[in-house]
Order: sequence, then C-alpha cells, then structure tokens
Amino acid sequence: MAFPGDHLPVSVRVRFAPSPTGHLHVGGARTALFNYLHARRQGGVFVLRIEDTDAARSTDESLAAIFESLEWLGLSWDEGPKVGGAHGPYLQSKRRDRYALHGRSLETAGRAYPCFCSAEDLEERRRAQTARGEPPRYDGRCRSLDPAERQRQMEAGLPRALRFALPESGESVWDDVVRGRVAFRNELLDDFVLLRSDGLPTYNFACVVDDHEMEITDVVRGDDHISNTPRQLLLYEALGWTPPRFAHVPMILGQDGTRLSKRHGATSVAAYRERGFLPEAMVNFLALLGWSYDGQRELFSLAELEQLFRLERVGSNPAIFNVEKLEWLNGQHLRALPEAERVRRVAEFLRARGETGFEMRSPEWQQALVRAIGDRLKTLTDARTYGAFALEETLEVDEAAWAELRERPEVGPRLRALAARVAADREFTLETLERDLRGLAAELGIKAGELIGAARVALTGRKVSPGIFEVLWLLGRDRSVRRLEDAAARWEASPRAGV
RNA sequence: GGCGCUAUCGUCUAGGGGUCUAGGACAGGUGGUUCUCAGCCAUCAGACCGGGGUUCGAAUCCCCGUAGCGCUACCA
Repeated sequence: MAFPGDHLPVSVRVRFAPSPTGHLHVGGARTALFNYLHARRQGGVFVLRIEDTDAARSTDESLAAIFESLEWLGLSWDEGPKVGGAHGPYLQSKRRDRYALHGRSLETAGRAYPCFCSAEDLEERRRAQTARGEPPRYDGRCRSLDPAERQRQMEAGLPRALRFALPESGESVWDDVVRGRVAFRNELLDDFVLLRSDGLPTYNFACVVDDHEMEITDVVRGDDHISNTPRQLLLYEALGWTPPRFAHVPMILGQDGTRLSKRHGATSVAAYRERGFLPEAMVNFLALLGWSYDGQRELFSLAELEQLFRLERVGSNPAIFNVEKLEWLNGQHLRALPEAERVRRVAEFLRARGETGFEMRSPEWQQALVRAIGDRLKTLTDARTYGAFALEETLEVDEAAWAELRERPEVGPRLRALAARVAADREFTLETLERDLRGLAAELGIKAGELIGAARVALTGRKVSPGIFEVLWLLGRDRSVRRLEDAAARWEASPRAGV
C-alpha cells in the first residue's frame, strides 16, 4: 500500500562493485553474474560501480581488465563507467564530496566524531588488547574526549579521521534473501572509521552512501560481507535511510576448501579465456556454482538464465571450483555451436595467441580440420593440440609412439606401399583414400587397424589423432607421401631389438 | 580468542516431516561401438558430520558438539 511521499514501487536496481586492484576473478564474476541475472529477470537495472577508494592498490590496468572480462562474459551494465547514467559518477574516487557531506551530517547529529589517534597508536593498543586476551577493538578514546580538548586538537591541525559512534546495545537484524534471519549484537562492534584522515571513505561508509544515492534495492554480494552488514545497517539507521534487501551468496573455494586464491592456479576469468574456454561455458558453470534450476537440467545459455534465474534458488553453502565440470560444459557448448561459428572461434583463439597457421588456410580446409577434430575439442586449446600435425610444417614425433612403431615388423615396406598408393590417388578424397588404405591392408593380409596405427605415427607423430583419412586429406598428397616415406626410412635405419 | 556463516556421493547439487531402499550431473570403474583418442550407448560403485531431542514418523524442525570457511584494519 502506497502513501503520499512513499517512493513509487521502484524496479529492482542492483550493482556489482569491484575494486580495481587486480583482474576479475571467478568469484567476482559469479557475483556479477548473479546481480546481472537478477536484474534481467526482474526487469531491473544493473549498475557497475568501481570501489577505488584504496588509492594505493587501485590501477587503471585492473579497471580495464575488469571491463574486458565482464564484456567477454556478456554481462553488460546499464549504468556505470563507459555508459554513464543518472546516478554517477560511478567511481568512488570521484565522489569524495558525497561522503564528506554525509560525514558532516553524521557528525553534526552526534553520530560520528573526529578521532586523532595515530595508526601506530592504534596498532599498539590493539596489540596490548590481544596480549590481555581481549578482543581487539577501538577503545573509544576520542569518543569521550571533552569538547575543549577536541577543539584544541582540531586547532592544532592534527590529522583526524571520522569515526562512527555506535549504539552500545541493541541488535542489528535483517532477513537475508539466501540465509533468512541474521542477527548481530551491536555491543560486539566497535566505532569504525568512516572517513580516513586523507578524506577518503572506508568501504562500509562509501558502500552505504552509494547504495543509497544510486537507489540500489537489492545488494547481492559474497558472504564475506555478512559481518559488514550490521555496520551498514547501523549507518542506514543513523542517516535515516531505508536499507536495501541483502542477499549474501556463498563464496567459491579452491579444491582444498579454502578461499580461492592464486595458489589454486588460475583464478581470473581472463586466464580461463586464454586457456580456450568459451564465455558461454564460463557463464553456465558459474551460474551452477550456488544456483540450481531443478537439480536436473544443467545446460543453460545466458539468455535462458536471464529467464530462469531466481535469487531464492541460490543455496547457502560454499562451492568448490572444479575445473573438470567446466571442461565438460565447455565441450557441451562447443558442440552446440554451429560449425561455422566453431571455426570462427578457433580462428579467433589461435590468432589471439599469435598463431597464423590456421587462418592462412582456405575456409574449406579450416572447416575440415575443425570437423576432423570433432568432439575431441573440449577447449579451444585442443584445436592446436590435435591440429598440430597439419598446422606445423615440421613434425614433432612423440618418442613413446615412435618406440612402439620401431619394434613392429614390416612397418617400413608397408608405409612405402601406402605412400605409393596415396601418391597415385588422382582424386584424393576421403572415399578414395579409405579405399587406398583398406585395399592395401587387404592385399597385405593385415587388419586395416594395424596399417592405420603405423600411418598415424608416421603422419602425425602421435598415438592419438583425428581419423586417419581426414589426416591424409588435411595434409595433402605431397606432405602425406613425404611423411610416410620419411617414417619408412627412419624405421629402416633403426636397429630393432628382436631382429 | 570473539562474532558469524555453512555442513547430502571425491566435486556441483535436488530434497523444505512420510512418495528417500535419497534423484541428477561431473569425475571414476566395467562392457559395447570405432582406425587411436574423444564422443556416444549400456552398466557399476559412491553421500544425508556426530550426539541428543520434537514427532506415530526426520536428510528435512530444535539444541549441543565437531569441522570448514569468513569477519575481527584509517583493505574491499
């Protein structure tokens, strides 16, 4: 029921607020995804806000990297850097006046006070508290400063921070969308800093001011922020603002169950991109980390997720990032791609890695290679692995594969015979090549598989490859003949244990 | 240490008191198909952290314990 003066039922407004202190990691990407999906599903607005109040750690490179990763994933923002919006600026470093303004009003209202304690002092007092077995928290020294003394310190021009004067009793409670009721006793909190002595806001203050001014209705963030929520709730109360709804999504852990970090290997979405993962798979995988549709269906496109995602279906237990599932999903999405698109992605991927062997070939050849690799393609990197025999001029021979071949009898002559057939094949199609080889095997009285095995090592240098007729076709007549003969010569020159 | 969050197969999860002899997926085993591998098909193995309650009945509700993680900064 609406009353005069009430806000009209506002549509959902969510935000993703990374700090530009490094690449976008998968945990952040997942938070961004959930925010994005929630906004899309509810017909709301997705805001991107940059929390760069830590001047020492924030960099432009990080900022650019975050934009790039979000764009790659397809998570477009409706308001924020690059696109603008009515609630800007969207960089906290450009909003100092806002924080100062609200800081002053809190101070005037007696809800905040200047603190002249130095960092060293604070550190020492904390140490003493810990030594005494007490919880380390601000002792309130400057809160109880008498007005004359406070005035004197101000006039002396001592660096001052602004601290929030917390209520000593009561509870901060909220109904979390993913966890239900969460409560903290206020007395356990301490008078935290709102504005640093350099005038920049700390996280909790900036966050509350911005969420309010940007009219954020739903705060969806990692559950490492749960214990910040009571502090923020208290700020909303002190400022006379209505707090948003909170949804604390579980964190993503490394294989060992601890918070995902560099020691768990690749953690940035950029790294997965470089490894040949598709944004489609990444999005699908991230969505499944914490959210489920019905426990059965697992394959989703971003567009489908925008329709099906519900914050209420997000679970509350932390998830371990397991790459095997990502790889499987990547294979699924790769196969779902129309062939032409798959070829395009392979070309793009190889080009980004500075490999030109693929894109120099004809479209028909490119398509044939990708088709020959077929379902072996789980990541785009596999295109290079399985296509190396045709992409690279010099053949790298796997030692184990060769060792096996070397010990087998009759290989040399057989490879030479096959070379002759291939050389004589005027049509050179998959059909004629198959006829050549199977015909020869029959004449030699051996199984086709045996001849194929030897040819595979000779032509690709490996024990594993795409189908042998495709291999021959991709290599072309000249290269095929040459490799077969080279292998035969090498076999003939090799001493054999049993001979 | 204090506070908080979490707890179902190795992993991601379904499950909201009886239909659960707990379902699906990845990974793993076995068999089949094929020129290898991948894929595909079939099949097997694999879990409700422990202890108390509540209830006719608990994976599901409550309490305690345990474990993991997070926060405990003039980081975010």
